[in-house]
Amino acid sequence: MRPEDLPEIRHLSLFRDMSQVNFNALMDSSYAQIFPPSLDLIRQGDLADFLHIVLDGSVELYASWGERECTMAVVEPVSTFILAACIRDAPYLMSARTLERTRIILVPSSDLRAMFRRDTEFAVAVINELAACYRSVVRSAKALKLRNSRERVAAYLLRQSLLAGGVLSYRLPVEKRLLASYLGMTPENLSRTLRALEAEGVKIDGARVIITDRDRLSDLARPDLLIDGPDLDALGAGASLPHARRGA
Amino acid sequence: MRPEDLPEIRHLSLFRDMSQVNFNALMDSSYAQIFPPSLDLIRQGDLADFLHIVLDGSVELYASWGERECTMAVVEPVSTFILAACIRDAPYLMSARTLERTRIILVPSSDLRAMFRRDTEFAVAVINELAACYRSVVRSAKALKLRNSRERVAAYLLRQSLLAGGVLSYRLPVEKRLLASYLGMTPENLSRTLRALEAEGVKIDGARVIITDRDRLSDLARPDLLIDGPDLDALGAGASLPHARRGA
DNA sequence: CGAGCGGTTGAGGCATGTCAAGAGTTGTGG
DNA sequence: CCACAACTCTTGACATGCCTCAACCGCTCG
Repeated sequence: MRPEDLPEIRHLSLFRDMSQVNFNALMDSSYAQIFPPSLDLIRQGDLADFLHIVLDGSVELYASWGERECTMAVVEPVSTFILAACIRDAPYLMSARTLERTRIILVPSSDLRAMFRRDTEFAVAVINELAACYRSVVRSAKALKLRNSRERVAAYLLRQSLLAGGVLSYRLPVEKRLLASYLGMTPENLSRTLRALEAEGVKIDGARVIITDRDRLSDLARPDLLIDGPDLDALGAGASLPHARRGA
Repeated sequence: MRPEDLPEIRHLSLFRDMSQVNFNALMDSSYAQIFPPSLDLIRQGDLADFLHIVLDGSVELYASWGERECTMAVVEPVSTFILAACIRDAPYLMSARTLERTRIILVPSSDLRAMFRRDTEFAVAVINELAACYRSVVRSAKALKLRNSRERVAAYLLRQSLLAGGVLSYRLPVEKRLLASYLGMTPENLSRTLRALEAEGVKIDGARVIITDRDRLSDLARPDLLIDGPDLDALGAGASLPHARRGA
């Protein structure tokens, strides 16, 4: 592992408050690795051996059932994923693959489990991280059950605009095909919905999003703090805010 | 609080391993209360003041957005809910209402947060509980995105049969209207789907479920350990297994 | 250059939601 | 105790949201 990576990891909320000695010990048993794009890192059902920390690149978490498959989240630097499976020493519920060339730190899950028994601050950090992750999935489940696809798309577009600092124009952080899966719809349906939304205050040009009437779009999306934020945990959230917490 | 309740709470995985002194301290600051049916206990958006423990009765967790509303989970004795919100000292993401006359223990969330800094075993228990809750919601999100409503209903019916000990006949633990909302469909659609499933190995008579051809039903539902269990956290799971962990 | 892939668009079909009506059940108050 | 209201559940008719299949464009990359 490169020494210059350590400070970045250390700044993660998960590791920020633990003692330096314990942090070093944890990092000593860990190692970094670089993966090419589209590589499967984790297959759902496998046992959780390592906590993963994304340093560079991005990782898609997806789930499959029979032939069907859907994107659950995208993890961007610098953040961790599959913490929960590591803690419970249980099989992964989701698979993971790189979306691009990606550098990842692997922390053995047994060391992780031993560590939060030794370091209270770390245990508290894990508790906070897990609680945040839990709330994130609940939000996502609420969005799926309470909003139709049009409203989900509109809310996503608005949210991305806010995350980018309230700008009226930005580029989609992921491919539309993946976004469609994340939002629980087919690529065709997303394409059509984006087209239809041009009458509702937003213009789409390739990956470029231009919000032409924020109020109008808001009327449709009816953004809600208890679904859309303010926590930073949805797809693409980490792009603009370094050190944002992400799914696990 | 009745003294005879304490052992039952003490046996919850959340409190099982903490020191007796600390358990007593936590219980001293808590109190029990009895609520009539259909009473709103928690409104989403409110600040999380208390961890709730259901001793008797049952509680529905639901979410709303504008006029729309959906059931997220049902909590049955003896288990806790809204742990995550307490820990993050954040607004509830879900509302809660009693389904019947229900006895509940209220643990002040500030005491809770103080306690896991003092008691490592309790911290570890909280970590495990949260990780389990997280995984439970992920399963539920997977079911929603990967299965259609027919498959969800079939999987639910099979799962309930297993939870009841593999019996071929049992009664639905909740009203169909609520079940429909939990499964992400309308009551009308659930009614029709149950009817249609009679050609697929299950007979429905009121609240009574009779599985006539388990294999056939399994072929349709294709139950999956990474969606349907083996953790006990879905709707109605607690009914047959005392001390099962439930949503938070 | 040609294959492969992402994205778009159209046509058509199925799944699911909406609205409405009626049967059965439960709970309540006179 | 009965009558009524309210509610669940069911069923039918209908509307529509979303998916499927297919074709096509443009781009990228071997």
